[in-house]
Amino acid sequence: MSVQIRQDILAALVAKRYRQGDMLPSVRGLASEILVNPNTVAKVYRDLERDGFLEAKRGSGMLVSHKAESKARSELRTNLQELAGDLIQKARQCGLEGADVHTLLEGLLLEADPASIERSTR
Amino acid sequence: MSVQIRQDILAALVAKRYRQGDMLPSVRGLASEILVNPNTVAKVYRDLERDGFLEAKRGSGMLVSHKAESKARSELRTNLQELAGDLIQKARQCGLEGADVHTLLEGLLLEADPASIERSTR
DNA sequence: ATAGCTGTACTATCGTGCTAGTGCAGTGGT
DNA sequence: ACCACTGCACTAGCACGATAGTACAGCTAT
Repeated sequence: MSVQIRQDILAALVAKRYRQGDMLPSVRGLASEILVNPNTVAKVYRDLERDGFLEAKRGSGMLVSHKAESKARSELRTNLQELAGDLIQKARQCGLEGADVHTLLEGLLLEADPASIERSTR
Repeated sequence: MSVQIRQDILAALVAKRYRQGDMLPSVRGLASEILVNPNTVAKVYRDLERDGFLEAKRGSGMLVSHKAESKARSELRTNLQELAGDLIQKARQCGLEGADVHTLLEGLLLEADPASIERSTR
């Protein structure tokens, strides 16, 4: 859950739904909104501050730092690479190798995301 | 851990390292080999029997059923599709859409698996 | 000042998955 | 018959993450 919340916040940063200088939702507000314990949100915020995404303004809220967006983009991209690595490993376990992996994955991606081929062939 | 063990066994089935009629390693044998508690392996075996991959031969071992390989291939492929779905979702969270997702993923896949491009361009 | 918000800190509880240990029933080679 | 193996079942403990509840320190608008 903590991981999920962190990823959602990073995604919001990348999508510029929160920008430098903005305040994030309060610990209690976000917690009640997503039906999660305040402690869980508080831990995420604390970690995000430790990692330089946020600046804690005691009494007013969590401030989005100036490096937040680029750092978020970087972290999400790293996550993507790890996921891609797992995907390839699993595909290998399926008995595929090299180009076979690549072609199968291409098929799976289109299958899981039909819209992408619509747009890419438009 | 249980998930990992299950996946490894399914992969071995797909790779024909175990075939119909073969006996799997004993619960205690596999457990000591991969440094895991026998109960964990036993649970995996029990689940695999419930799902029709194996047939428990009390006293002698776990027998690979005749549907095992095709079922394993099917399950691993389903896992792949789910992983691909997650990947696409995360890529979207990165701010990408449609064809952008597709081209980025292609790059990531080659990046994470350089060998695949070697083989595919050979 | 004060009331109401903010993040932070702490302990306790619960659920889950893995570990640890023991025992039992069934099979097969000797 | 016997013994070593097999899977299976059960209880207890530990680690980890999330929950629950409370309390404290700092800011801000009224």
